Amino acid sequence: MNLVEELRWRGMIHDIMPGTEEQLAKEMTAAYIGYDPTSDSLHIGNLASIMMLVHLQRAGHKPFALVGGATGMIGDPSGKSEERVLLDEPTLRFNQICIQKQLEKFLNFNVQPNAAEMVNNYDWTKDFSFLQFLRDVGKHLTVNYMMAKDSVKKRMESGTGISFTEFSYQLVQGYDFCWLYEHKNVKLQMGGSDQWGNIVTGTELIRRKLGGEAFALTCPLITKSDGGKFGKTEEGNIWLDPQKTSPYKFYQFWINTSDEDAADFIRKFTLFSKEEIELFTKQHNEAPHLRILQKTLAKDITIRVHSADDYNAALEASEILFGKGTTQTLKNLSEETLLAVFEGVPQCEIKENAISEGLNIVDFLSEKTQIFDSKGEARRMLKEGGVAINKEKIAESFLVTGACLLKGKYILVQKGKKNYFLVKVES
RNA sequence: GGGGAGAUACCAGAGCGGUCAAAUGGGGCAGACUGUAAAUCUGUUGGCGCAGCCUUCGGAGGUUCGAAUCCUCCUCUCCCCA
Repeated sequence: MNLVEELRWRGMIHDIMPGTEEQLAKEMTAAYIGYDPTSDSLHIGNLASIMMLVHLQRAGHKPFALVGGATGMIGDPSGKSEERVLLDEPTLRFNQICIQKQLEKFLNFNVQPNAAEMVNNYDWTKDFSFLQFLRDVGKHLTVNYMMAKDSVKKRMESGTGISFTEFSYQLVQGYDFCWLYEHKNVKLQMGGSDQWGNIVTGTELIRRKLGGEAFALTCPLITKSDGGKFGKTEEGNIWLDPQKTSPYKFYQFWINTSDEDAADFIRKFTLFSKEEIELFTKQHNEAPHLRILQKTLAKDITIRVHSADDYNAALEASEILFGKGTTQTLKNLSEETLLAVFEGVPQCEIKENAISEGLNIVDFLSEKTQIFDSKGEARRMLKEGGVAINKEKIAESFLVTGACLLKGKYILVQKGKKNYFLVKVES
């Protein structure tokens, strides 16, 4: 199966420039995707495009991961309704290093002849003078052309307008493609569908400036069946950085996807073959309560993004928290397991003397541990039966005492069905 | 430059002198049902010492026993004419 066919059945093609498939069939083709260092970690929204590079390499082509040290300094107007605040340079450089490290995990940099390469557009942009840029790059495209781009048009129509800086973004990105075409023989740029306009500016620039032919391929924006934004939870993005999103939370995110989404995500985010996925889907439909799709999906991604150990820990924690575990099994856990299992669970601390005489549950949940923002909220949820201590539902009259402690110093608080907190009691 | 409309809780959007902590819808959260799913139903959605009190309706003043509601000024947004 060739790359385009592969991506197509996975639902990962949104737009493809005519001739792209022929180019890929003709020879080993180098392609790139860019990542701007707008944050110190990639999030799962970036995962789809990373997978495109992975598929590319598996199909025998050569992937380039570009870190946007330069473009990140400008700000991409695509999909943004308002001008963005510029990040300062130390932050950008720091983010750039973090993102680079994360990208390295997914690609093979040693296989010949199509080893992956990492490039940074800052390298070929930093010494490019403004005047030179205007003469060498700006001259090839009309402002009319640039203004016709959706990303620009939208901002021109909105009240907020667009700065010259962000307006120029497509030129900088377009030039990247041009540079890579010229120096690295990169003939294809891929990315999310929101990047189509920028990518086409690149192919256009290559055509006019170098007389060359280059191609574009984008994948659709990942969506959820219920219309919600993919990859966001109440607490924010799901990050690839385990410091920002613990492997446990990461695993939980995938486990919680709906049936409909799981069938879609497993195609896009794992490397299972068509036959395997069809089998999983069949098994899932026969016994939906086993949630084979979610489990397979969560396992595969967690292992690939984090590690097998992280997966096992997340799985164990999940089984204790969501399985048939009772207060008794909790009490029987060794302190070591307890801590290991709850590593990814939010934790807070409380002084032992606060509970020695019995502490009102409302104060415990709000003032002392901040598990709830206010006492009113804590009371409300207690009334609704949404709070459990050590897996036992409790009422508003409950008193927190030494008898609640696991291993003499831990209390497991459950807010609603899925949110756990580990409270450490310090003497 | 002239004329008009508006700014209300997370969002949308009622309220137009007391009965307004503010209708309704969406979203969020929780409960039931389940499969840690979806759909559905129910409850809840400013704070607190919670049958009471405190702080909220763009900002600052004022009228009034009493204002989200009336007046003045300010800030911002939108629309129409030039």
